[in-house]
Order: sequence, then structure tokens, then C-alpha cells
Amino acid sequence: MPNILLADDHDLVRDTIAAYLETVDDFKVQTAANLEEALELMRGLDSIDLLILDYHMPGMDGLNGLSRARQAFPATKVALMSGVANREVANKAMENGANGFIPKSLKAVSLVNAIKFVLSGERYFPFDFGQADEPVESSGFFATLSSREMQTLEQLCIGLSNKEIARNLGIQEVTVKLHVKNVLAKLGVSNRTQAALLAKEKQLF
Amino acid sequence: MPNILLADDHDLVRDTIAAYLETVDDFKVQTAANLEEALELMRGLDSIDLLILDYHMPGMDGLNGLSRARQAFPATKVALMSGVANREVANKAMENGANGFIPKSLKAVSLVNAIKFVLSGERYFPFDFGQADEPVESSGFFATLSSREMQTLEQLCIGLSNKEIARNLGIQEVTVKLHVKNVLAKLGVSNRTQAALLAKEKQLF
DNA sequence: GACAGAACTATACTTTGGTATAGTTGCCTA
DNA sequence: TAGGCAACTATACCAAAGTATAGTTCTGTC
Repeated sequence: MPNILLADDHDLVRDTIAAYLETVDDFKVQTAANLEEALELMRGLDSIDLLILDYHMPGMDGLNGLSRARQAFPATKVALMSGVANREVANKAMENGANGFIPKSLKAVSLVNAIKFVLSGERYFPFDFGQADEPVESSGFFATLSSREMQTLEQLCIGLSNKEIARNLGIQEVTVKLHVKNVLAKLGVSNRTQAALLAKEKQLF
Repeated sequence: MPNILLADDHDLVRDTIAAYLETVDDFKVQTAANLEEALELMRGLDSIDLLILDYHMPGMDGLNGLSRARQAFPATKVALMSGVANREVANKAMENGANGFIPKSLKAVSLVNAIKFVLSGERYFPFDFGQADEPVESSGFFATLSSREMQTLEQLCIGLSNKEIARNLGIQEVTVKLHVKNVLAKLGVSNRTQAALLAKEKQLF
């Protein structure tokens, strides 16, 4: 019987998925509410076959949590799960060695199949999760942002100044101003604070 | 046997919660992926006892979706469910006549109890989900803000300029700058964007 | 090979944001 | 009634943000 460890800070989501998996197939599912708890649990009993990590969860720190888990338990397969992550995050997760990426928009039956697929040694990635083109990117206006503009917006969301952003991205301050201006125009807002607030509200970062 | 209609655009969340409810208790659960689908389904068979709506879901448009559902089917109880909504949204939902508010951080067993509670005619609101008018400890620094500074911070959180804030509060722009400066100092941040982000993160507005 | 889009830089400018200092008013309390 | 505090105003100054225009480089596409 495959051992699965599901880590998600939403109790409701976690418990129901766990219960579903146990009733529907031959899985043994254990759960944790954050990354630390998950790793601690695994140190006790190293017989976990698949670790499923929620992307937004205490301790994750973006994709660092994924890397930490992989380094600590190289033998265990790790899948990232998220309800809001975009294609970029999903791709990076796979590049960072995740064995699978599970959007929460997945159908329940598909989840079971995906888990079996990963457990049999394959790497799972939902094929319809944002093709190379940019047609169905995240809600509306954000889709039209170029990659640099997206990076700029991300820094905006930490409240950084143009100068700091320039340093972080390794470009000139004027260029940052350009990107910021474009972001404001594309999002239809009138200053950086509104841009940051909007992005946060849409759960982009 | 109570009839429940669960509307959530995340297939995985929806299906597992539905499956969980059906196995764990005597519920009949039907599902929909968005508001339109849910309303359409209810028009066919008007025997739904409880409608559970995800706050972030196509067609919801904030709390308008809730109002639409209530107007269309006054006899049906409606609960709002959300994984990210803050206290403000939750309170407004209840003010708008929701029979319950279900945070996704709820434990699975609690969900069942909440549903039974609502079905028996009560209105459910998780008690630990931030009380309404409580002055609260406001986690640290916010406590030290004077009332004007608090008002200023509130406007900051909509991304307004000093000039706009001055107009809204009926004072001079210089005075607003004074308040803003004090707010930044008291919160220990270096610009208005960070102040707004921090306040939002602490769920103050 | 022409063309379009992105990312980038430069110069120049206006507006907004943030700091500093100094002073007035009204309220509350020791 | 003196002192402290919150709120407010004024002037002034510098830094940061945002706009406008123009041009370079690179990449990928028709």
C-alpha cells in the first residue's frame, strides 16, 4: 500500500482530499499543516512514497520548500500542489525536480491517476495547464505583461523602490521606471501602490 | 436526506469535499463549477436545502453572486466558502444575508457540524474568525497609531495620493504628509506601498 | 532581408512623496 | 493653570516616482 504524505495548511482541503484518496483507492494518507511538520513527520518514519506539498503554505517560501524537501529526502517523490500558481511557477517547480505538479482545478479522478503515474516513476504535468502560447494566462490584464514587467511587479509587491528593483534585476533605474509605467498602464491603475495591492488581491505573488 | 449543492471552480476541492460529505454523513451532494451552472441546476430541481458558494468562482463578482442566488431562491439557505477572504468580506457576506461563512481553514469535521447547524435554521460564523468591532491588539505597532493616522493608513490601503486623501479627510495636503510620515515611522516601513501591504497582510482593512 | 516586439539606455522634465522645522489651537488631566 | 498631546498649518527642500521622446540591440517571424 503506497504511503502518501499530504501537506496543506487548509484543514478542510487537506482532510477531504486525504479522506477521498483513502476511500477511493488503496492509499495510506498522512497529513501535515506546514512544511516543518511534514519534514518532522518524515524524519520519524522514512517510508513515505509520495510527498504532496501545497505551494502556499507556511514554510514553503516559494520553491525553496520544495528544494529543502528534496534534499532532505532524495528517495521520496515530491509533488507540488497549488490552486493559484501560474504556468511559470509550475514550470520552475518541474525544473527544480518536482515529480509532479497538481493544480487544484484538477478533477478528483485525475488526481488519483496522477498519483499512480508519479508512484510508478513518471513525472506528471497537466498537459492543458497553459500551453506555450499565452491565451489563458491568469485573470485578464496580467496576461499581457511581459516577463520583465512581471518581475518588476513582483518587486513592487514587496514595496521596493525603483532603485532597489534596478539593483535586484541588474538593470538601470530608468529602465525600471519604464517597466513600472507599462505595468501601471496595463493594469489600469495610477500608481505603484495600487498595482501592488491589485496583484496581491489577485493572489499573484 | 438533506440536499446540498456545492459550487466551486476547483474540481479537486469540490469533488473531494462532496465525496467526503456523502461518505461521512447522510447528505446528498450535487456540484457545480460556477454560479451560472449552480443557478441553472437549481431551476431544474428546486429541492436544494443548502447552497455552498465559493467566493472566488466565475460569476460571483464579489458578493453580488451571493445576492443573486438569494434573490433567485429565497427559500434556500446559502453559505459562502473561501480560502482567502478576510474578516471584512466575511462580515459583509453575513450582512448580505448569508446563512453561513465557511473558511477553507476549517477542519473537515467542523464543516459537517457547521452544515448541520445551518440546516437546522441557525446562522454559522466561525467564532475565531476575527470579531466585528473588537478594538483588538492589532498586532503591535498598529495600536500606537492615532485616529487620524489610522484614517490616513486606511486611505493608503486603497492606493490614494496625498492630495486625494487630503480631499477625503477635509484637511491640507501637508497635514496628510505629516500623518503619512508618522505612520511609516510607527510601522517601521520605508514607504507608503509597504505600509499598505503590511496593513492588508494584517487584515486591518 | 524586412519587420515587429522585448528589453534596454539616455536625456529631460513635472509631479508626488517624504523630511525638517516651526508655530497655532483645542482638549484633557495632574 | 500648566503641561502634554493630537491635530493642524506653513514654508522650504530634496528624493523618488512617473511621463515623454528617441534611439540601440537582439530575437524570432513572415
